[in-house]
Amino acid sequence: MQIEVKDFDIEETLECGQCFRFEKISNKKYLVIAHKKELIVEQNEKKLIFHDLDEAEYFRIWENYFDLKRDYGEIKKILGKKDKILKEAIEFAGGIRLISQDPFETLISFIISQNNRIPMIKKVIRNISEKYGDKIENEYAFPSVAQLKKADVESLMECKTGFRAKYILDAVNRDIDFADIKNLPTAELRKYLMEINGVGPKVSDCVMLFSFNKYDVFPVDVWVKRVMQYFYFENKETSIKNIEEFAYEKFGDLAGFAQQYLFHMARIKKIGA
DNA sequence: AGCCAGGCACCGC
DNA sequence: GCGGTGCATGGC
Repeated sequence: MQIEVKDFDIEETLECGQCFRFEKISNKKYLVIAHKKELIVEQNEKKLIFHDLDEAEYFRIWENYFDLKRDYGEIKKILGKKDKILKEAIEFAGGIRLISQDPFETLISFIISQNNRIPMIKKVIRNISEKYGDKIENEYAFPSVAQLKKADVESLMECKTGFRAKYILDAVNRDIDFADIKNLPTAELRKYLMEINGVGPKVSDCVMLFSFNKYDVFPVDVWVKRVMQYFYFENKETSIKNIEEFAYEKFGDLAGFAQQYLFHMARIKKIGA
């Protein structure tokens, strides 16, 4: 099936670092694995084409996954008025949408992301899926909590998790009720997630933003730190805490969207690097 | 060869 | 509460 989209770009949305389970097939054509399904999706201008997909499954999974119901025109309008810098970031990659992913997969993925590079993160997640997850059609789904309970440090290290193996096991063994904690306010959810060994401010913010629809967070990683210092702090060394507070104050409920636009621009333009 | 990566725990102060 | 250091692994 195919639909018409606006304020959406498949490449920007997938390649902006929020998700890891996709492969580029050709220009604007991707294989995506999520919610125990695999999908080939391609974009041609305003047309978004889903291969071998019926409507029911589109509405059950992918409409929500790609956040296609939200009016990003309105969000961009509000953020664009904040200042010139954000306006530039939005014009630079106005087709980014915040993907709504599975919380457990997102938690483990961003534990793996720490002190790591995106191609390596993708490889480790693929290794874990192939070892513990179910085969879908051609690809492997990310394992459930129950499936990952079969793992130990040694077998995870074989997936190249490195020092993060013990963190993954701690996350798995807490038997988190994701449906339940979803209702917690942002601050409480953050505190709860940070009790997990290997989960700090950055990882918990990413999990909240990319899988719990908490848009009032502002994950600060090396890139966001650089781009914020560069534009808002006269290129001077600034603590993550100060950057967070500045962002909450300035961007409010839309901080998460602002973060994605800024992160993407920083990385592509290599600002501060 | 050594440095560093979508950070974090752990340690000193 | 702050700032410094080690960490598995692989690409450059």
